[in-house]
Amino acid sequence: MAVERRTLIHWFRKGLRVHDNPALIQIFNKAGASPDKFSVRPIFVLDPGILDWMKVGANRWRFLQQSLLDLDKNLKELNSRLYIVRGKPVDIFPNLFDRWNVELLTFETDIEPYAVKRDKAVQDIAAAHGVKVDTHCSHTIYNPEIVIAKNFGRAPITYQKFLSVVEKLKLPKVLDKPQRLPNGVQPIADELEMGQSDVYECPTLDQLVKRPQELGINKFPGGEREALRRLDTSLSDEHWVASFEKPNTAPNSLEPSTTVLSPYLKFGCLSARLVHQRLHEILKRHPKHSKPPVSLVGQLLWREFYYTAAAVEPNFDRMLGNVYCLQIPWQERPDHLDAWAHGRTGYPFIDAIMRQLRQEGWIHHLARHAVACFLTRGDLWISWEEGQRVFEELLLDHDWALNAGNWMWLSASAFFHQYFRVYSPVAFGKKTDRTGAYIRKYVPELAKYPAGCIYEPWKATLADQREFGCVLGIDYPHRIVNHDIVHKENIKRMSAAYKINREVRTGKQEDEIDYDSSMSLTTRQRNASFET
DNA sequence: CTGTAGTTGAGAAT
DNA sequence: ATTCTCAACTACAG
Repeated sequence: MAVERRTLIHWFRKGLRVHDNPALIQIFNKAGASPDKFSVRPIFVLDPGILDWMKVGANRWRFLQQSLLDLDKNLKELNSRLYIVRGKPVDIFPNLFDRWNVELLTFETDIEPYAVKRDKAVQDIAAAHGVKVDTHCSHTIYNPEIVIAKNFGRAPITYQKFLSVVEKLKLPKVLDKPQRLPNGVQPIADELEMGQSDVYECPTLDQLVKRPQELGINKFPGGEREALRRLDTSLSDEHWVASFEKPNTAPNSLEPSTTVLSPYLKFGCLSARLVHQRLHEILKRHPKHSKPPVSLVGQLLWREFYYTAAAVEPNFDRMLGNVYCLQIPWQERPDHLDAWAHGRTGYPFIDAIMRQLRQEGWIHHLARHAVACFLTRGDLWISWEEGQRVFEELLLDHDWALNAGNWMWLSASAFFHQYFRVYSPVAFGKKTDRTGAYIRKYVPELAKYPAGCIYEPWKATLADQREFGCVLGIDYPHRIVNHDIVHKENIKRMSAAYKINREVRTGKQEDEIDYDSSMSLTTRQRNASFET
């Protein structure tokens, strides 16, 4: 009787692709070289418990479900398949290691604090079971650890500094997909006996989506296939690629003015390293091309910038105890927060963006700027953490490091400090959509308002409102704040908060600091408890 | 210490 | 389309 094969596991988490996947290639190569000795098992661990508590909206679950289905298909073309293992990683791995006779586990590293903790626990379990573990950094172009080491142990906190560090680093080699396995899928004895051949199937949509009524249109389907198709389409116009400058793209065009590769990069359906290589090839042919931070390469490097900063701060998604983050006395306004989150602020441009987000799961980067500024330092004076939570639920491309980093940026809590530059919820959108077509699409109750007042419906007389079929206070809300007034007050509040933070940082005596002009007592006390 | 730059402000003046 | 003013931030280079 033949000796039972030993199993090599690749654990997919992010990185839901077969191209440029070093941890996957490792086990394929090892098994391909000795097919009689090894079985390959690519797994994805699905914890049914997280469906109840994780802040993931229906559109995001659908994207994941489609990505898993596509990954299974791509693995089948390589004579393998995807095994979905249901349970918590710390519960299922001891079992798998024993039953599958596992020799090696590989996975892609992840800097998110919960992932770091989870991976450490699994590595300990593997060690206890005599299973070797190999990890690879392939979610980002540069390894955050190396960038930090080259910057003398600290993450760069300006983009220019970050650029100067990574420009000296070697680029990783981009890998093709693995060779087909010679033997195909190997059943394991105990599964055949137990008749459980279907327990590892991909989840169906209704297994993941608990509230299907929240599903919007499926404008950006998940999966590696779609990601690579979208990449090809985006790069097909080389002049567009070479001259791309983010600030010159419209936040409110009816079709995206940018690539929308972000959801695919987030899940790793698309390799950032591959995108970078493809861009580089194109730019070589176009000597006069745009450059970071505004170019397409620059966009990839922003992602790297935030990943690097987040990698060394477990509190990156919070104000308190976060080394990068300014302490600002935000206020709680659940009614305003709810109006913002559901597109009912009474500012048509803001509401259109928030409704597009809820329906489609993606909005332009500058649209994110407009609504983030509005929620925080611009108008509502609500904590960026609240906005972060809403984006986490709704954005297909939600990525822990990028979301937190950008919220800190927009709220002038970190990385960006020119808090007196405030986006106008009226003027900003007009620059790229004078007629308000975008508002008409996403806030249809205002569709009959003329261009002259669609950004400011409160300027229409009651008679006009009736004529346009949308009366404020009945068919569409009154604006919840007056931007012209509150944004000036908020600049003063920011100025006071910066002053306090400066004094705390430079070690001014506690009793000399005039907290009351800026910071509430509760915020001060919470800060104090963190500093000790 | 000083000067300057900083992915993407608004509004007015030229 | 570019340039200035508004009021004034931080990080970094020199």
